Amino acid sequence: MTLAPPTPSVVAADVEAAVELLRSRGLRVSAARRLVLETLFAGDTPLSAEQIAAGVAGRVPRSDLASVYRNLETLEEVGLVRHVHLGHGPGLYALAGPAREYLVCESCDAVRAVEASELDGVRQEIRDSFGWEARFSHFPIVGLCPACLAESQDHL
Amino acid sequence: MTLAPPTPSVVAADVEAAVELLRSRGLRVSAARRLVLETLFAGDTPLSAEQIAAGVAGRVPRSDLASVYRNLETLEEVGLVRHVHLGHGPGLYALAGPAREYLVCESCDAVRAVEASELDGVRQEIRDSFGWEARFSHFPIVGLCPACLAESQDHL
DNA sequence: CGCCCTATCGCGAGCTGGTCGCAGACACGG
DNA sequence: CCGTGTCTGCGACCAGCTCGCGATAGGGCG
Repeated sequence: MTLAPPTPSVVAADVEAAVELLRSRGLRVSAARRLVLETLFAGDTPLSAEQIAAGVAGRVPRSDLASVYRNLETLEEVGLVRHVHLGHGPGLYALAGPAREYLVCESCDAVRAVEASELDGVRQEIRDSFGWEARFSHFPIVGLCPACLAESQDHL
Repeated sequence: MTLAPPTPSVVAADVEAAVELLRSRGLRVSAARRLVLETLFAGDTPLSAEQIAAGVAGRVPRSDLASVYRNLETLEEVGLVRHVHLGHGPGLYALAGPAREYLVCESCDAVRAVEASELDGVRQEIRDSFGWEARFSHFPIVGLCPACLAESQDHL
C-alpha cells in the first residue's frame, strides 16, 4: 500500500493542460502563474522557489519571490505540484508525477530519487515494527550513499 | 551494524563529569557553557537553542543565543551533545546517550523516539535494496502515526 | 468590445532560525 | 596575581519564507 499525499496528485501533459485545469477550478491564469508552470515543465529536476523566480536560465520576465511562493502553494493545493525538503537548504518544487521518494547523503549531498514502490519493503518493515506509515516524498531518507559509506569504513 | 555518528558519542553521568571532560580537552568551563550543560541535564526531552538560552523554566541568568549556538556546536564536536531536526521548526539538542532515532508524524507532530537497534531491520532493508546506510538520528522518519493513519483511512 | 469585480501581483516590511565580527570579559596556567 | 588567548554578549547580518497593502489585470457578463 502506498500512502496517498494530502491532496491527490494531478498529472498534466503540458503547460496548456495544466492551465486548463486551473481554469476548470476557477483559478485565474496570470502571467506569473504561467511562468511558474513553464519553468517547472522546462526543468527536469526539482527547483527552488528562488530558481523559479529567476526563471530557468535567467529568463527575462522574472517574477516576484513572494508571488512564486503563493503560486507554488496554490498549485500544490490543486495537486499539480509537490515539494520536498532535501536536508538543509530551501525546499524544492517539482510537477506531480509518478510518485517519487528520496534518499539523500549526509556526507556528499547526493540525492537518489526512486519510485515510491521501490520503498514498499522498507515501508512494510516500518509498519510491522511500529505501526507507522512512512512517507519519504516530503522528507527523505537521510544517511550515507554507497560511496561515502565505503569511504567512512576505510577510515576506521 | 549501527552506523557511527560523525564524532563518537560521549556519555557523562552528570554536569561535573561533563565539565571534567571539557577541561581534559583543553576547553574552558565558562558560566554560559555550564548553563547549557545544566539545562540539558535538567530537561528530559530535546530542547531548542532558544529554550536553552531562556534557561529551563525561565531560570534567571539567561544566556546569549549566539553563545548558546556556539556552545552547542562545541559540545557536539566533543560528542556530549547531539541534535535532531524534527520536520520544520528549530533544531533540538539533547545530551548524547543510548543512540536514539526518531519517527515523527506529519499530521499531528507526534514524536516517537526508539533505540537505534529497533530500526536495524529497516536499515537492513534499505541497505539490501539500495546500498545506502540510513541514519534517522539527525533527520527522522516522517510519516503518519498509527492514530492519524487510522483517521486518514476512515476518511476514505 | 468594453466594464467591472476581484483574484492576483509586486513591493516592502517582517518573522524565524541561525551565523558572524568584534571589543571586552574572564578562565586558568604559571 | 598577571598575562594570554578562549569565550561572551551585542549588534548586524543572512537565508528562507510569509504578510499586508495598494496597484494591476484576468475574464465573466452585458
